[in-house]
Amino acid sequence: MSELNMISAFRLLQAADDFKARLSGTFAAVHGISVNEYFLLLHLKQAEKNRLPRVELARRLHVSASTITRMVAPMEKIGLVDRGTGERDARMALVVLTDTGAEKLSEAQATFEDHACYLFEDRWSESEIDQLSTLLGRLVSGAPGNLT
Amino acid sequence: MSELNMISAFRLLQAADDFKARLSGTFAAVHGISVNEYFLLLHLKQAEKNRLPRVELARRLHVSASTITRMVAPMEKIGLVDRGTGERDARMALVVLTDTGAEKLSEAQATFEDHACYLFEDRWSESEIDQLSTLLGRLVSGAPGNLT
DNA sequence: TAAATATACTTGCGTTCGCAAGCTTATTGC
DNA sequence: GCAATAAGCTTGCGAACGCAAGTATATTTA
Repeated sequence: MSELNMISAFRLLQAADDFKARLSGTFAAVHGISVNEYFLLLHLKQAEKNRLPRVELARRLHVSASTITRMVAPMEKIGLVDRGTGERDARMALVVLTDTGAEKLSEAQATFEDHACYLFEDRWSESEIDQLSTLLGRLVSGAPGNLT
Repeated sequence: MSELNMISAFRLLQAADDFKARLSGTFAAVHGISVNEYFLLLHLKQAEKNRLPRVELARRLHVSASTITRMVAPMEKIGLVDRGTGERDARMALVVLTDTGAEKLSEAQATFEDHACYLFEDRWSESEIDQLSTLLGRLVSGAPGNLT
């Protein structure tokens, strides 16, 4: 039944868009970072040795390589990330999470948690959230650099 | 359990972002429109008399009013939408879906359906998709201008 | 009724993004 | 080992966006 597929996809996009819009406002106001910058820090945090090449970040955030270059520059300036060199490949300019960046991420995580709780609050039982999480998990299981 | 809430929210954002990225590429290549333009047409299609004020479109698409102005201009030029005037409020410059726009939307719907089917294909049973759809439906039920 | 406020839309300006081109370094083929 | 190709990163340029200001119309208030 393809109609059901379409409705699911609509709701997926709309639910994510609404959530992201609310999140975006709070992040900008409270932490002074964008949602994408938050995810960038998060990917670094979960990466081996807290560092990733720019191309990999571009793939994971669904943005171009040039966007990563321009997104990282100011983050480097305020000390959230640092620039590392590839050990075996001198082309790579690795993005490295700093202690300051990890701290900023930690603060943002608290905000994210607030929003995530508010998203389900009240009307949702734990088993329902678990169901949703499991189903969504199957959608992202194949994605490169899965955050969960 | 807030950890579970966060994981669900992560997966929601990631699943939607992945899907949207794939959709975006096909829409641009096949139909020459963006995902946002597709949703704009869709909202018009489901609106009474196939027309909506620009402010309402801005709210639903989570973009600014100026973005709607600049997004609609080229769509008007190629005949996808038309400009209507509010009957009781002369400030409103309503965006009206044309027959050409409805046809373009219909073509895009087919593409969307393809992607939606591919998203769940194989590994998903109908009851699982139904579960996901129901759960996501509760997330968007409060949203203004719900598409489903 | 007249002034003050609010709403819908547009435009100017600065910022951000993707694409294409260029630079540097790795890898492949002969 | 050297030329040819590929991969990672940066930069120039045009397109798209949000914010703030401006215009026009509605609504509220005195």
